[in-house]
Amino acid sequence: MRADAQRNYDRLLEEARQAFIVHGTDVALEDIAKHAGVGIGTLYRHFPDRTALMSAVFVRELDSLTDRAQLLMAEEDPAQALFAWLKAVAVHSGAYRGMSAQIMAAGDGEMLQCKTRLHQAGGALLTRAKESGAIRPDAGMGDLLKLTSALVLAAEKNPEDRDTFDRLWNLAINGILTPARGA
Amino acid sequence: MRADAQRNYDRLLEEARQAFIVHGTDVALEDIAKHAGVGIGTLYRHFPDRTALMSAVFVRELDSLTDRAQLLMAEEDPAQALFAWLKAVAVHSGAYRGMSAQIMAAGDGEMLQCKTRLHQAGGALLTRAKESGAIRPDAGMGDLLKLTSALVLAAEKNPEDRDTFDRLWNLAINGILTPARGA
DNA sequence: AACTATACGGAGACAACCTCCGGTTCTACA
DNA sequence: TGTAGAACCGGAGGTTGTCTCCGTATAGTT
Repeated sequence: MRADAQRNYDRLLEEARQAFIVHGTDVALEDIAKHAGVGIGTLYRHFPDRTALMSAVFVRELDSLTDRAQLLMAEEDPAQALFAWLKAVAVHSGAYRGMSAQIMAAGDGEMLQCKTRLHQAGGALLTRAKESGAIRPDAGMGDLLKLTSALVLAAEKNPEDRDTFDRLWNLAINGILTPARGA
Repeated sequence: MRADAQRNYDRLLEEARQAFIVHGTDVALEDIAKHAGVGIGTLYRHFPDRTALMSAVFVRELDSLTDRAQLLMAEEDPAQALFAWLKAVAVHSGAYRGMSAQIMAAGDGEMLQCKTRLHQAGGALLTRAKESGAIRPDAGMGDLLKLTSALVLAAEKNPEDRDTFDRLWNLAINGILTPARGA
């Protein structure tokens, strides 16, 4: 890769990251190119379409979530560790409006890589939590991530209500039925 | 309203309904106009923007959900009645890809009317279910609808997996934690 | 310094949304 | 029934955003 190409690539990635945070992932790609000081053609050469750019941005962020998962393996309560990690995922997705929708869909293409890395990162936490008996054995990582992403999305659509995610998450974690069923 | 205007209005509404079901609510409005046999200008005069058209379509569908809610008031188990109704809402939203996103957002504009009608329709069911003690008292109708819509949305994004909604719904209803916390 | 593979960048094709207004059609009233 | 004009029709075209194509510029090599 030529030096100028590398420079532009990095610059685009960083500008995209910021633009996604500020304006959401629907931001005009031309604006990103402009801010990065390159032409729109250059952007499209490096990132063939919007999702390619998104996934390139997000994949970088996943390191911190992987790290977080490993740290949380030391947490005493396995269920709480799992929940804490899923919430961290939510916070991350929430930072980029539109990311959770992509994660949720991610049927093919590069975005799938993000999803897969998340699965791997959280897998150990889920296994441990199940073994502890605190988590329903029929809960899969895929569904937990879908559920989390779905709630993030719901929260995104209600920006005026800051607590939306927490309330919905609380409902899902504890169930809507009163827990009293025997307690 | 002039007779021809009324005809076009009705025709547009019906074509929109079908197009939404077949192609999702992202379908090109020009196509709807074309199928209805009118110009794009006519469509936009009757429905100033896409959400106006969507809400006009959806509002009609709500009657059946209102009816359903009243029928379910006769159901023995209040919690099951509530869940059955929410699931009916989900089925309805699921029929129109993109509807649930609108319902969820519905901060202003005509779409709010749909949301409000849903609240009213389900309110009695929720109250009854809470009084029976089977439903967490801190669960509000707004959050339940948001949760339901969010799961519908998640399911929409995974069209290859038909059971997505049911699995997620099951997790949310029963909670992710094992119900055994004392049972 | 010359050469070539690589990268740049913007003009422009395309698609969708929405507006505007000249032309047409319906309806009310004489 | 004929007419006036209010209401409505419809598509041309402005606007915005996505993505492609290819002539031009440049980094890296010999």
